[in-house]
Amino acid sequence: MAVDKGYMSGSSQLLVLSVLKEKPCYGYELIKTLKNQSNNVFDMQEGTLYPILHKLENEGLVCSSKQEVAGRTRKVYSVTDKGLKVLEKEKEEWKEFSSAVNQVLAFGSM
Amino acid sequence: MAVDKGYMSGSSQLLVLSVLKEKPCYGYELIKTLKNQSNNVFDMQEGTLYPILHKLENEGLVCSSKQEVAGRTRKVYSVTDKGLKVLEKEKEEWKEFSSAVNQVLAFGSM
DNA sequence: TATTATACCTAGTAATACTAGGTATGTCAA
DNA sequence: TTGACATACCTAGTATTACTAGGTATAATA
Repeated sequence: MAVDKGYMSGSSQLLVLSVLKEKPCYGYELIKTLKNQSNNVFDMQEGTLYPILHKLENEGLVCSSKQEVAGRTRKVYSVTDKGLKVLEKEKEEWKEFSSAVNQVLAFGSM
Repeated sequence: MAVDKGYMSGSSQLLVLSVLKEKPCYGYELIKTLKNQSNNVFDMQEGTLYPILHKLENEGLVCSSKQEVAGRTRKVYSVTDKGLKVLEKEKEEWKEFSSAVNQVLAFGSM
């Protein structure tokens, strides 16, 4: 990551769900999309992403379908209805969390 | 925490430094201050805070002095010059990180 | 033909915060 | 007075998370 990796904790799943909501895609593609949408701030590693996708599918938050394209197998992931609900909840939590951090930082600048 | 604990990763040190910059305080007090300044969002556990303070002191980012008040021993922590520099750097990283998350979330809402 | 890009995967490691305890004193109500 | 709660410190072990560093395989390109 361009930013300290510690900040990623907890938000990776949120980011993955958000990208997949905008457009279903396969893992390799998702990494590039995430990088583009974040102005190169997020450079998620494959070793980070694939386990997340498997976990999300296990929990029924995303589903996948295999595609054969030019001799390559791709697993295209989409967000399920359940996943959309979780995404909305996590977005709320993110807002609450980031607002709280900003508030504490504001105190520290007085 | 009021928010999913995962989000805390990486930002706890930033929050602790920010609180101490505003006002030097001892551990037990810091937890209450952090809770107040965040509108009860951050309810940091002692088992989380004390190791962080020890690590920060080890790295020279804070320093402590013992105080005896009403039969109790308090260790009052202050941010060092080195700590202030690290705090500023971490604030920048936080801004970059949170902006990037918000940008990705905005894409997911289009 | 060798390198790079594509596309998937996992085992082991490091970092972080939490749980769940422990010690000890002061205060306040039953 | 005694038992509960708040104050104030601490640590060992655990869980979660993301990363490192590999592995497999095909297609394109230099």
